[in-house]
Amino acid sequence: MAKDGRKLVEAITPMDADFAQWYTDIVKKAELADYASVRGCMIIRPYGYAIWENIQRELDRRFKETGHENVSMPMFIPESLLQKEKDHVEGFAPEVAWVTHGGTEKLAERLCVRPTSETLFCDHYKDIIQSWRDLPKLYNQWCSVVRWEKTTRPFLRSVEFQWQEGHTVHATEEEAQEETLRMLDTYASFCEDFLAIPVLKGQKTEKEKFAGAKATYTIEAMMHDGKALQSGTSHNFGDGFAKAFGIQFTDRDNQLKYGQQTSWGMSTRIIGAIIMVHGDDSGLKLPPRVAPVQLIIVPVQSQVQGVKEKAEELKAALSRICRVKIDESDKQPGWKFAEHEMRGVPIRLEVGPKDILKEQVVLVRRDSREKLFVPMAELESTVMKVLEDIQASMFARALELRESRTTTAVSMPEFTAQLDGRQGFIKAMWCGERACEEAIKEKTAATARLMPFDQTPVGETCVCCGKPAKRLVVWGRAY
RNA sequence: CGGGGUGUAGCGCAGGUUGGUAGCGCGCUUGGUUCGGGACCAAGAGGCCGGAAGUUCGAGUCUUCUCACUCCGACCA
Repeated sequence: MAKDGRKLVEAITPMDADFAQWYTDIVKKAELADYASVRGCMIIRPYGYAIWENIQRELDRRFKETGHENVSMPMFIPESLLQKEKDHVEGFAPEVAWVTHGGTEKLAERLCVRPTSETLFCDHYKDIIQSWRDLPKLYNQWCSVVRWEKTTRPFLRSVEFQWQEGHTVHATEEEAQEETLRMLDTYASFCEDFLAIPVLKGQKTEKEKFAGAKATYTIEAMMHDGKALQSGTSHNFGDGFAKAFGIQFTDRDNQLKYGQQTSWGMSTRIIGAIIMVHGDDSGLKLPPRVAPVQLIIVPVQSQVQGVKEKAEELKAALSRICRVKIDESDKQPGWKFAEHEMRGVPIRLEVGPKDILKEQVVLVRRDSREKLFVPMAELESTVMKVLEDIQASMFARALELRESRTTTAVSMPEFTAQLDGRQGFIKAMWCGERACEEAIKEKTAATARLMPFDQTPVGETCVCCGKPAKRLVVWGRAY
């Protein structure tokens, strides 16, 4: 046994001491990711990638349920193609990486490494869409993209990141809008049901919307330190890109019309959200549905006759209902307890000679650390119930945190005071003028996270200028 | 991109002001004893001190330049 608990305490910086360091510690100690030899790029390690695979599997299933198909586009975009849509190129040009040579030969036209693939999809769509019968086109791709970010952090912002990008074309504005909101809902319910992360849904302001979009919708989550993280976006492009790229079709009325487009994406950044919403000073805390290992069996006194065999037997039985592993390493039990807690495994099962005699096992919940003594006969049903309960209570806890850190402000002094105290979301009315949005950012470092769909007003005048308010906005400092 | 901090063994650090050929803890390997909240004993392995140039008989240490990480801002998933 250890002489003291010092090492445990040293392993992870406490959240309250330094949240940023706490985050980095978890990423490294839980072996989610590591730094690569290229600045700002990361290596997603097996445990982190297993989380991503679970996210992919579930999202992909939901995309296909709503009629989407997967494709694969090139990773290079010719400069001329990138430049076809004015706002889009202005938005992304500062952060694209360029390929100028093929082997030793200089290319006639340089190629950018995709920062996003709108232009590639559009270029393809213009060729394959002729008639209303060709619509809608509901494509998605899983890939990585490159944006030459200046400051980077694992998962939250890296030069290259994994994501999925959906790109669709529709015959009418109504259909495109419907699709945009459908996918926003898909993201929202995915976050809430699967990741136990409560999100706010709404629209971005003009200033914050995607380069080239008519409207951008977002889901925003609150991290444990009260800061916001944009967790998924869905854009309605209208016919802006279609006009720039010539995506036209003949409609039922024999009129030539432009396609109405959408795009939507979610990235590995969401793993950062899982860490920062659920984690604690002992490490990662994974919601059962996304956890690569849902239950870890720790045999105690495994040198004693029958313990290993019992552990194997339990694993076989539990494998039918959840993702289970046995820790058979020759570490001390106490070491294993701490290790799997740090890695966020939802349930630990301890089984030793005493348990075998009593025909029971010990279950310990990662979320509440509650210890349950469960008769072998009831194990499977109990595990299923506990997994569901952990999932639900993690969501409830995250929601409670967000609610407790969401306030309203009707004046700037009030706004500033609240943000300087306990950081969180602030609901405040806004006149709709960009000048006010910028003034608030200047004074408080808070940005307009979104204009929530729930527009229940908290006042009548703009929190900044005092003129009549047009919209309710949720403000916050963001990652 | 502006301002600060840090680069020495896998990880965390000492050594640096006073230049002399590298040390501690954890981890790792092997053997043994252990095992219900990060065990113990013994014997080992592992580093041209982020990189380059310079000063010097001699550089982890001094000078210059670079690169990376990190925090705080500005910009973005």
